[in-house]
Amino acid sequence: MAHPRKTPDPVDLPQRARLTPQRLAVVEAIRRGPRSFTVAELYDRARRQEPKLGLATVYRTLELLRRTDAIRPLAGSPRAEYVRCSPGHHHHLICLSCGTVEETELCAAPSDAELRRRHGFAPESHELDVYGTCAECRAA
Amino acid sequence: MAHPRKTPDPVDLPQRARLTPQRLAVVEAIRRGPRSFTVAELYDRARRQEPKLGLATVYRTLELLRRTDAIRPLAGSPRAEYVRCSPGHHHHLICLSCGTVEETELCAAPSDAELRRRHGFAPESHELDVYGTCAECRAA
DNA sequence: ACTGATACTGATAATCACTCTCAGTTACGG
DNA sequence: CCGTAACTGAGAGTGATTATCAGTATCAGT
Repeated sequence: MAHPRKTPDPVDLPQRARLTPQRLAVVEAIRRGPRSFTVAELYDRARRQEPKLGLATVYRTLELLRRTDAIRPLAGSPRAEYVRCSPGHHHHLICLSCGTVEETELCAAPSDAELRRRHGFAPESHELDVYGTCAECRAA
Repeated sequence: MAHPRKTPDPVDLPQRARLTPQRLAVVEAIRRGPRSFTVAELYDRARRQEPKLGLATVYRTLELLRRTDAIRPLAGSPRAEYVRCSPGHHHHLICLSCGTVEETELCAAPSDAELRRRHGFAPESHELDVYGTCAECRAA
């Protein structure tokens, strides 16, 4: 889980949203926790700060954060998992051995032109998840 | 990586598995149906051939097929969706307008060497889903 | 053909992740 | 302060998936 980051990832709420203690608790729990997490785990951690917190509020807050790309549901994994994301285009390296998720800015999706020519398809976005073994697990 | 395809997609069961009428019905329903489908849709169609078919059996068969990469859960879409896959490495083009899923052999994931150098990560596999607008919807 | 082991089955209950509802509460611009 | 729209927790509701279990089908060895 140890991946040096220079600046802590911003985890922001949308502009219109009110800053409530409940939302703060969720955001803090995300910020302080591991990069990837399940809703249940997050709920548990956020409740340590805000014991009355309701599960529905956690889902509501996650939805807000998803809209700002602060987090992203983790595709291809057991359900109910999210990853905390830094801003900007990036993809995920998922370790099959320990489950940690790393980000990479490396990206090599098929080019728009190629997709258009070969498939008549106009791409808007893409998701790339790479599975394998992380540095730590390879060392061990 | 890219395998051009002449023959219709094989939809095979694992070698050890018994070929029961129920499984046949599920496999046939997949083969004859659209490329992407929900479990509920599949269940309905398979029951036309095998009316006594149980839902649990459908799930069990889907799990078998998933293990052989004959189908794949569709990441990032509403739950309970699968895509029928051709053999060989490929990725999916998902139309945001009509929801159809197309396959492409175009693939440009970050190179193993690059991932290893930059992240110490040893990749084994990857998943790439491209979202956009398909040829038909662009025409309309 | 018999037989025991094992794989498979449908029905149903149980579990899970998530969503909805609603009455009460709160943040915050004015 | 105050009005109000946004937010809240609790819990019921929903839909997908998994687990359980007793009965059934198939297979390998005789």
